[in-house]
Amino acid sequence: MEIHSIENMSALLKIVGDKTRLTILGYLKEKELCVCDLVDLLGMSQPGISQHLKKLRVAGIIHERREGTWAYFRLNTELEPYLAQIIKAIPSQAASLKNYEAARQNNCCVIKVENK
Amino acid sequence: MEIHSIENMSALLKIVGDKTRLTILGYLKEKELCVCDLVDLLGMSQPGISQHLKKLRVAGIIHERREGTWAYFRLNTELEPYLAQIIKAIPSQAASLKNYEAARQNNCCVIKVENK
DNA sequence: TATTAATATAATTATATACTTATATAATAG
DNA sequence: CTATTATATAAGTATATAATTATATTAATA
Repeated sequence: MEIHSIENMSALLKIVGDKTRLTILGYLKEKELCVCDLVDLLGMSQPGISQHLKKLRVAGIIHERREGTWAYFRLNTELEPYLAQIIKAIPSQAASLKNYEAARQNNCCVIKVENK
Repeated sequence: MEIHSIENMSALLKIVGDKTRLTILGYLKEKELCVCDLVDLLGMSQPGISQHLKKLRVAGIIHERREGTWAYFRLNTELEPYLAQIIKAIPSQAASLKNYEAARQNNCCVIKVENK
């Protein structure tokens, strides 16, 4: 499928047009995060987050990095202009992320990362 | 609703993320068109086109101009950057439009416009 | 090797939405 | 005023999709 075909654009816009995925992208704008962080941040089921991340990954909007059983996701920084502009327009989730990191009770994927 | 809230972005991206509406926007990038033109160009029912145009209009993506029973639609040229970039990325429908105008059998809204 | 932990996939359900046909509205022509 | 034309709205239907719970997979660890 051509990059800028109507079909491809429609598919990509549908993927980024979901509230949950926009929020995920808002967080990933701040930093690379793992599935368990996003589960807590979004307050939804792990399979739900996993399915959203898969769609974003297959679409090439985010990249995955594996470390043991952990899966870390980050933004693809080489998106086409119209997608880059969408990411840019997403309101910052920095405050929410900071609050989460300060208050976190769990140690999901944290220890491994810090000791790395 | 704030312009760049997640909710608002999601609503707008869903509106532009539809194949039919992207195609309509691709045509409107070329020139102002009336409902009957778009019905022929898209090859779908008049109510279908009308419903799509209403969504685009209510969202502020296109503007309407009334002339008698005809309704002409054109792009809003003052869209936020991320929406403007999306419009820019839509493949040109110029060839298809030119072909339609050359071959048109109907005279839907044409005579009035030319005599105006 | 068995258990635990992190993530992914499958199956299901509920909601949203993009069409269609039928009908209503509104403006012009006769 | 009546008929016609262009467009809008209503109602109904089929498909897509976002969520959940249940289960599978995979890697680390006891």
